[in-house]
Formats: sequence, structure tokens, C-alpha cells
Amino acid sequence: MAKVKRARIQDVAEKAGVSTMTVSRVMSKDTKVSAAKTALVMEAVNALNYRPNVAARRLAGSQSFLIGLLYFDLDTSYVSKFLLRGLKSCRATGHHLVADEIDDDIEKSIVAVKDLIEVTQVDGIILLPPVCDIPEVLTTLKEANVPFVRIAPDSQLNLSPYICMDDYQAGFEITELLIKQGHTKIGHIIGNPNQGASRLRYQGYLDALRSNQINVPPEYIEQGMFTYDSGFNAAKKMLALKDRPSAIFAANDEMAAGVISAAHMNQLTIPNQLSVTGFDDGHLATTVTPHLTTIRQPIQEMAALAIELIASKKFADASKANSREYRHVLDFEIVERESNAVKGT
Amino acid sequence: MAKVKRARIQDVAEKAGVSTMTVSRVMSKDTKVSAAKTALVMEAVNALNYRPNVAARRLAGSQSFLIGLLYFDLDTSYVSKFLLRGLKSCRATGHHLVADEIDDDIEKSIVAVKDLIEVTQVDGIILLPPVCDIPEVLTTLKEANVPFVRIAPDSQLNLSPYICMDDYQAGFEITELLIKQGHTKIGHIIGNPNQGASRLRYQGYLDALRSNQINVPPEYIEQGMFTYDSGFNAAKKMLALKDRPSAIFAANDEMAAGVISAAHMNQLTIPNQLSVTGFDDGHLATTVTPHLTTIRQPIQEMAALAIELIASKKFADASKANSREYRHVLDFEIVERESNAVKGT
DNA sequence: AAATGCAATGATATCGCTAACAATTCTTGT
DNA sequence: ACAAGAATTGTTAGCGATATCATTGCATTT
Repeated sequence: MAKVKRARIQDVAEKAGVSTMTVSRVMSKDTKVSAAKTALVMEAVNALNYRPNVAARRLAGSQSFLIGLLYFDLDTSYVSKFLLRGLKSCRATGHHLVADEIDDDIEKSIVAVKDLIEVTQVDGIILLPPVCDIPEVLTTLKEANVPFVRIAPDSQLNLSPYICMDDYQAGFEITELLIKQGHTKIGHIIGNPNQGASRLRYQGYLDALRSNQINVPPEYIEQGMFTYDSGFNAAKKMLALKDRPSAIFAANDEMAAGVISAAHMNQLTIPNQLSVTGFDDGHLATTVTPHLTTIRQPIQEMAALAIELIASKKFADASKANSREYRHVLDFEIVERESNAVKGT
Repeated sequence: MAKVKRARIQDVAEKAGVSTMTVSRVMSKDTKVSAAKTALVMEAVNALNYRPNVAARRLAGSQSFLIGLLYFDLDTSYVSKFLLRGLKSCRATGHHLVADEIDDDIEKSIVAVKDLIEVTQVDGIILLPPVCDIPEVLTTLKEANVPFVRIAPDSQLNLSPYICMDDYQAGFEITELLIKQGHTKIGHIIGNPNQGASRLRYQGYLDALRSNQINVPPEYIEQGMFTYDSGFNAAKKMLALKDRPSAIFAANDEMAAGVISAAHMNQLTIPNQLSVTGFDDGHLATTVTPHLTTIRQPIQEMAALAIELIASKKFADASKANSREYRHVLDFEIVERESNAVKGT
């Protein structure tokens, strides 16, 4: 098996009849190169199947081709989904991902962030919730002048570019879905109060009820923590009520799974006697029985976009400039499965 | 804030009074350098806080510092745990992880593997189960002469170095745990038959019963698929038996979660009326109510070891040489939680 | 004591690319 | 039609490490 040597930039330059710099410029899409030369170069690139050598780029250039990712809790499907998709996107641009866990120990967290900046010399950093709302982390990044994107941030929205979905609207729509199915006794389990998304989903729920002139007793609203246990306990209380709800909207899938479990224990069949909806569309949504009607978060799209943003050279300036142009609200999707149904008579 | 330039190999060499090559050799730990010079170099390295520039190493040397990771199903906590830990280990050695999903489309899979080898030029590849048992993938790797480590392989064990845990022993011990608690009517839900671990766990279960002179009717053994649904359905059948088991050992946590759900639906309290044990100790284990007694797989340790193996230069030769020395069986651990109890009278 | 061999160390030439600046071509106004 | 300025393209010099080969030093043999 003859080993074919990878084409170098020089090979491309020769084949296209231009200088290596022209090729370099075409590859990094930055400076303007005439359409004619660009075409010539691209032709040569394709003919030789040329792919720039990342190591050489890093050594010669100012980019490190490294992207930092700060997450909080490893064990959520949110993080791993984001990670896997991010890894894929990175491949396309020749970047690499450096992931770091942040925990409650703020001091340690700051060290990790500084390490990422100084030692690893990342081109940019992605902050997953809830890291994107830790003031100390944000301050450190700002001081170091490192560009960063936040995913679903809850505060200081004009501090940096960010990517999110409309949690409020999703909360509104999924509640309306239940209302349209004839439910009026709709309960809600609020998510972790430390994460802004909880509040938005809750507000969407409230407004959907209000705009349909539906009143629910305060017992229909319980505070959860985004965990299975908290959903389970909240549901236990609600289902023990004399006049129990006919539908429960849990602010994430884990709590919805807890609700289902509680319903099973109370001999309630789902969806006939109780409709349940979740939020996230993680692995769990199709794991529990019956499968959850839920909101699909565009996590993969968020990951791809985040990488793309940091990879684009413009980004570095952008984060300093007016960041209003760098707000990305992606679409969510209601995924209807078997955990909800028209209210029985 | 004055930006401190990172020390280069030359700075270290000057400070230590040796040539750059000596420093290089010390850093890569490979050739022998006298103890005296090594000490000198290390001192300078520490004083200057020197860290080799990975890009330069890659450009000049023969290593790519890239490690490929082939996985099958993204959505298991197995993969994400492995990934996160792997990412961490990579940081320490300056390597990077390139992850690629393999699916049922064998042809596409082979393309992905070849791409990893030829385009990405990885130093080595890690195969997660069940990718590590796909013959076409193994053949391709062998032909390309790329070193690889397999995690928990099921076949052709002397084909390559591998890392695993003793699934048989774990199955044996967790069954014995139930037996010691007085259970004799112990059911088992077998895992996906395409994964060798299923068979081993099952065999451990059988042998534990046998060595305690316990016989169970064939209805106590159901075939599952490692999914929640399959566990749920298997348990439904078993619990509907006239003489139902007092304990069920599911071959993974997801199926165990299904068992719990089925038990709830049958009004059985856990662990009083039914003991349940899982396998994996993933997120789910502490998510369901009650928390699962299960086997903690040393996934993180496996990840760290796999990276370490590939990072060590010796590895390249090793995979060609007699690979018998490269079998690593790591310890597991029984994690006792609340899903099992002494058999009620 | 000279010859031999091996281990430890050093000098030098790249690796493939981009930054910075230089040179060239193309606009455009007059 | 021509100069001035803008846009495009080319030239050169590294980036920071390792491979390769040459050299040195020292123990061992004769």
C-alpha cells in the first residue's frame, strides 16, 4: 500500500499557478482574493484533496485552534450532547475542544478558567449553563479579554454574544397544547430556581393559562430542582390533592419522569388519567413509559453555531464591539409522544 | 497586565546549559539522558514553567498527538463518561480527542475509520463497545497498521491490547449479594445479546446460583436489550407469574429502572416486596426511586488508562508485538443503595 | 597505551504554514 | 491619458519543536 503524501500548500500553489499566500488567504476566507484566483485555488485544492496542516497553522499563525468549553455538571445529557456535536463541528474547522468542569468552588473555577486562557491559550470559550451566569467567571474572562459565547445565559445579556432558545415561548406553547386538549387543571413543576430557564418556562405557563382565562389553585404549582426526586415528590403532593390536576407540565424531562413514577404508584394511567409533559427531549424522554411529550431543545444546533462563531475570525472583534448583533435565538420544537392526551370526560 | 511570553525550549536549554535536543529528549522521556543533565533540565523547566508547544511538536515530529475515539451510541452515559474523562487525560499529555460515531451502516463506518487514519492521522484509536467487535473495523485498523486499544472487547482478545473489567465476576458477586440476603427466587434480565458483556454477566448469575444449589424456573430469565422498555416488559412478565421472583438482577441500570417502574405499576414496594439490582452505576442509578444497588464500572479509569497507553510511545510497537502483556482487567465495585434488602419472611 | 564500541550529547536542517511588508495591478478623478 | 490611492498578489522570515547525523566522552578490550 503506497503511502500517498498529503498535499502541502506549496503543491496547491504550484498547481494553481499562484503564491502560497494566495492559497493561504483562500483557505482562511479572510482577506479578499479575486474570484478568478479563488476559483483556480479551489480547483487545485479539490484536485489534490488538500487539507491545511493544523499544526503548521497554529505554529505560524496567531490562532491556537483551541476552543474551551466550561460546563458544570457532567452527567446531564445536555452536556454530552453538546460535547459530541461540538467535537464534530471542530473537526470540520480543524479546531479542538478543551473541556473543563466548573464546580461550586468558585476559587478553583477561576483557576481553571485562567489556566484555559494562559496555558492552553484558547481562541475562545463556550460557557454552558449555569456556568454562563457565574459573575466571577464572566469577570475573569472580560479582564483577560478572551472572546466567549454563552449558551442560554440568564443575566447580563449584553455582556457577550450568546445563543439560546425561547424558553418562555416554549413554556407557553406546551401549556397551550394541554389547554387545547381540554385540560384546565394543569399543574406545573418549576425547575431549579438558580437557572433562569426555570423562571421563563414558568412564566410561559402562567401566561398561557391567563390568556385562556384559566385559574389554577396555588397547590398546582410546586417548586422542583430539575431532579427526578424533586419531580417525584412534587407530583406525589399534587396527586394527593382532593381535586388533582388532569395534566402536569414539568420543567424538564427528569422531573417529568418522576411525575410518571408517582402516577404509577397512584395507579393512574398515563395519558388517560393524567397527561404529563416534559422539557428537553433528552435520552430520558424516550426511555420512560410512556414516552414523553416534550420540547426539543436545539442543543446540537447550538453547539455547531457556537463553534462556528468562535472559529470565525470576525468574532474576536465582535465580542468587543456592540454585541447586540450577536444574539442568536434558535427554534425549538414540540415533540408529541404518548404522555399526553385529550382530557377524558 | 503584562503578557508573559511562554518559555521556549531554547530558553530552557540556555538556562540549563545544555542543547535543545537534550531538553527535547528529557521532555519526551524516551532516550536516555544522564541523571545529572535530566535534573538540570527539570530544574530549568520548573523555574521557567516550561510547557512544550504542541503545535511545534506535531509539525516537527512524527506524532500527531491526536487520538481517535470510535463509539456507537451517543446517548449512553457510558460514552459521555468515557469522553469527559478522556478529554481530561488528554489535556495532561497534550493530546486531543477526535470522536467519531459508528453506526449500523458498515460501509460508512469504514469510511469514517479510514478518514481518521489517513486524513486526521491519529496516533492511535480507542474502540468503545460494541465497536470493538465489528470485524470490518478491526480488519481495517490492522491493515492500516494503526495501534488501537479496545474497551471491553468480546472477541479476538489477542488481536490488540484491551481494557476491561470482569463482567462475569461482577455478575457472580451481585447475585451472591442477593443470595446472602436470603433470596432464592432471583430473576435475571439478560442484556443485548450482541454485546459480550451480556453473556458474561448472565453466566456469572447462573454460576452463582449453581454454586449455591439454587434452581430457578426458566421463566425467571428474560432476554432484554439494555433498554428501559425491554426491562419494563421483561419485568412485567416476570411479576405476572404466579410464583414471582423476590429479586431481579437486571444486566444494566436502564433495564433495572424499567423493572422498578413495572414493580410500581404492580403495587410492589421496593425493596420490601422486590429487590432490584442494576449494572453500570450511571446517572440513572441515583435518579430512580429508590436508588439502585448496582455495579460501578471503572469507566473513568478505563478512559485514563486508554489515553495513557496510546500516549506512551512504547505502545506503537507493543500492538505489533506480543499483545499478551497488554491486557488490563480493572476492578469493579458493588455499590449498595436502597433497591435491595433482606428477603421478607 | 591504543583501538574499539557504545552511550550521551550537540549542530543543523527542516516540518507547513502565516505575519508583515513589498511589489504589483486595478481603479478612479481630473 | 496620467498620477494618486486602493486593492490584490507575492516575497521573505520565522513560529518552536524534532529527526538525523556528527561528535564527544568514557569504559572495555587487546
